[in-house]
Amino acid sequence: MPTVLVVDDETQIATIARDYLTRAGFTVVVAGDGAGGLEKWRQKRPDLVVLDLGLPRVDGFEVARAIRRESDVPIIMLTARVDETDRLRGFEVGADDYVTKPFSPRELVARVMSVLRRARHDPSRASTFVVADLAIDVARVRVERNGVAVDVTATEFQLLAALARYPGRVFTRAQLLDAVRGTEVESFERAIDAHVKNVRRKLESDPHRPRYVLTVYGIGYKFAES
Amino acid sequence: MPTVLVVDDETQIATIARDYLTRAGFTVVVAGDGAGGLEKWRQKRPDLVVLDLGLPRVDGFEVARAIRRESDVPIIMLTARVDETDRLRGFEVGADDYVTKPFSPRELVARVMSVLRRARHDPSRASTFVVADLAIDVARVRVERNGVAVDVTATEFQLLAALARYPGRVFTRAQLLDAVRGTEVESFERAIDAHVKNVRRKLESDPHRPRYVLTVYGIGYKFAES
DNA sequence: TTCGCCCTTCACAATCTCTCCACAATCGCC
DNA sequence: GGCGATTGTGGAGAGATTGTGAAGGGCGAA
Repeated sequence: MPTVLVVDDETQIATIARDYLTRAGFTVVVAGDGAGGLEKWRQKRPDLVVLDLGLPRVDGFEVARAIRRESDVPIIMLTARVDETDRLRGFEVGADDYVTKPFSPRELVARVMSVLRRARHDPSRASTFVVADLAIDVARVRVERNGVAVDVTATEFQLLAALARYPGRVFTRAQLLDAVRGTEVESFERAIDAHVKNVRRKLESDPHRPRYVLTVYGIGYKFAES
Repeated sequence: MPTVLVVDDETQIATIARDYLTRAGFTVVVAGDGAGGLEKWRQKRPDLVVLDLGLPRVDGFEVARAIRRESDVPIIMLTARVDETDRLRGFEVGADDYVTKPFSPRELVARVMSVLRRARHDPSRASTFVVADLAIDVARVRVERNGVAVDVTATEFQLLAALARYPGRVFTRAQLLDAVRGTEVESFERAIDAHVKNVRRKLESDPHRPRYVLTVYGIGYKFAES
């Protein structure tokens, strides 16, 4: 079940969108302004973003551009205007689809599903997300630090990607084993420690003072926040 | 059956075009303005675009330029004027053919077929793509290395084409089986290894140090980047 | 039918990783 | 500061993954 982030300052519209999307089986996160949207985006890493153009202070274009700097996540724009230039600007920024207000909730749900389907089947879509000074490209199974490729194994990559996808969130070793090996295989939890060791050795300038993968004593590991 | 996108704000003309093209065996998508045209273009990735020059707000030239930034798809311009400058501007933008209104529907169909035929046989067109020193012709199922044809089987070709279309992207054996066999047939994933072996034997100067099809240990294969 | 090509599968060797161990270092709590 | 619990770490063997030659069988052409 994919997660959708809805960014709209009109509570009524946001609520309707949330209700319908939730009923359609999505996990929905709502933000009321641009800054909050960006924050939620970083926290939750949703699979799709519904973005109102007419946000107060930081407008939708700004938010879209900021998101595009870090990810190629599908974006659907909401606009009250029927202005053509808005639509074109939106596509320039990299929006995937448009819905003009007022819209029927069903239409929104339909667009969301359609865009998600398209995105899933489009291998030309970029698949990189950026955290700290790392660029993590899931499709290429590649990590770059400040533009320099770092050579990691498949397991190390999956571990790093799982952590870096949600900076600040703490994962237990069991969760990380799941992410790395799939839920079926069970093995020694401290195997994760060994992988963390290797990731640090390859990634950190000073492995004894890690900047990316941090230890949470008594629980597990997390990726450093912003 | 190729897909044709018709962009025209005059519903009557668009409808006639759709009817005739559909009857000629094409799948037809219609848009009523420039922004909608771009949107549909991104959604459907048609094989050809019929574009009215005199669109309201965002004119045909703009749309053509936007499309050309992303693709080499054949474009046929519709124009009410017989003005030479328009035709010249159109060709500058990269239009493939011109039809002046009023036109007979049969003429439009004829032009569409002609342009498609030309495009199919034009090796500079998207049917062939070049990666590293390989030229891969999807329409003819042919591979050339430095201009010299390399004899590969259909399966080997599909495998190579699937990988080479997105250099650097890592594919699992399951994905490659899909690309080669279609999603239904399931078989031993290591059959892919055998095909990789054969592709390397035929393509690589030194099969033990492959330059094109590279192994990604623990995941699958990728085509070498840049 | 026979022939030839191609795809699949098998088996074994070569290679690369992951896991696990043992001990050292560190942390948190009293 | 002391002590038990938790984590860091180097290294080695087990285990998984891939390379590869060869055999079997399906399918279309002659």
